[in-house]
Amino acid sequence: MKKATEIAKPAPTDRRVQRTRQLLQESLRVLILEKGYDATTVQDVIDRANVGRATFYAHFQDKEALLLSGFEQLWAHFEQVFVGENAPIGDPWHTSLALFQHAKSHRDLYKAMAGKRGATILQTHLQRKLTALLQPHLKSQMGKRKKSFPSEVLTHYVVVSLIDLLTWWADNDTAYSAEQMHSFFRQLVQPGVESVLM
Amino acid sequence: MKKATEIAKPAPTDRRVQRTRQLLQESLRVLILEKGYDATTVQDVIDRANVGRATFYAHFQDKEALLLSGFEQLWAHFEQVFVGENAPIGDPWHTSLALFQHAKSHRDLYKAMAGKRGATILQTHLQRKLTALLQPHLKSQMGKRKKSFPSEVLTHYVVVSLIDLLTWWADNDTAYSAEQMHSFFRQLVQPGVESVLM
DNA sequence: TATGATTTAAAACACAATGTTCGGTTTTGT
DNA sequence: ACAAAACCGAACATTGTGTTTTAAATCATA
Repeated sequence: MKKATEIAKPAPTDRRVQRTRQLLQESLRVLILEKGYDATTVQDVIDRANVGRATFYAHFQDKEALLLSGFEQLWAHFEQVFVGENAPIGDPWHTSLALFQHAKSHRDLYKAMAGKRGATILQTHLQRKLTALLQPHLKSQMGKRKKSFPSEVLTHYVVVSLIDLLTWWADNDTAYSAEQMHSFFRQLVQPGVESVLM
Repeated sequence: MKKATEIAKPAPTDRRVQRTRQLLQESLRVLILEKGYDATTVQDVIDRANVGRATFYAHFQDKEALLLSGFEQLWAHFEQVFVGENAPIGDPWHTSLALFQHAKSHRDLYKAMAGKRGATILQTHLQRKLTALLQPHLKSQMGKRKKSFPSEVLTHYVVVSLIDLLTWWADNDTAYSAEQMHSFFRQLVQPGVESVLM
């Protein structure tokens, strides 16, 4: 029987395991950029990673689980950086800048994760994450004002606008800087949001 | 040998064929609403439609072709209605209203086609259609003003904002009327767009 | 209503991808 | 050096796709 009394580091966990997981994640990422998520088969992934079929399924339930593990990792890193520079949590305009900057320094990851060659599931996930982040802030702003506007619509609009610009940026290899993209977002979205919040 | 000299109506085309195609389209639509496009198999479709497997593939290349045929039909109908009321082509705000109204009177079709249970391909298609519709207008508006702003970004933003609101409306069974949704779109998007066009 | 052409259903088939199982090998920690 | 853990690769069952074949149903027309 295993005692699960350890809290911080539950097990020494072989480096091998971590290495294999990373190999698979990286393999999938590259293949997504090459041929898209849907067209990528489990066989493709394990071939490129030089990993046995049984091993793959020992690590991940399926292709989707592999994808999600990579996304969660990336998002965790973003949140860590984000709260590190103690920005006002929930403020759309700070979040926008931080997100574009983070995307800039992890271009290929974002391209595979948020881009059109990636999976739809991920965009849904990203949407959930961002909604959870911005929802409370927008809702409270909403409550203060007299003008009535459905906050669900507002939140949805802000979130998807941001995601759309982000994925557009990831997909098209434009020369725009993170700061420029952030500025575009602000110019386009902020006026409407503020008019609703008045 | 068949002579293809006839122009208007190339053939009397049995009613049977049309009926079968419609049966399959309707079958797919219902199944999409029930279990989503991805989870729906060709077998499901032909079972519900009481159509033979070979017959299916005699009519459509694959599941996706069936889906697209339904979409093209719906879109053609929209354009027909739209130009019928000779609205200013390309104007985002007129398009928005027409689209929401059309969606209102074909709720289930839009739910299956534009909703999240539908296929990603369709949203991409819709995006292309709308871009083709709005692009020229926005571009020309852009050219007149002195402020510089990438018109590709502007068009992309307007189009996806509209689509996002539309699919949100189709997915969530809200009580908002077509006119209300149109008004939301205008309130949120127009201020930003006009600020950019100044 | 008889006849020939078209459309269809149903079953059989080859193929591709998924996820599981199992025997044997390599790697790792001690 | 040795045992445990992790791994590889092959075989397998299963599910879905798209094609082919055969025979029955339907239709147009005389």
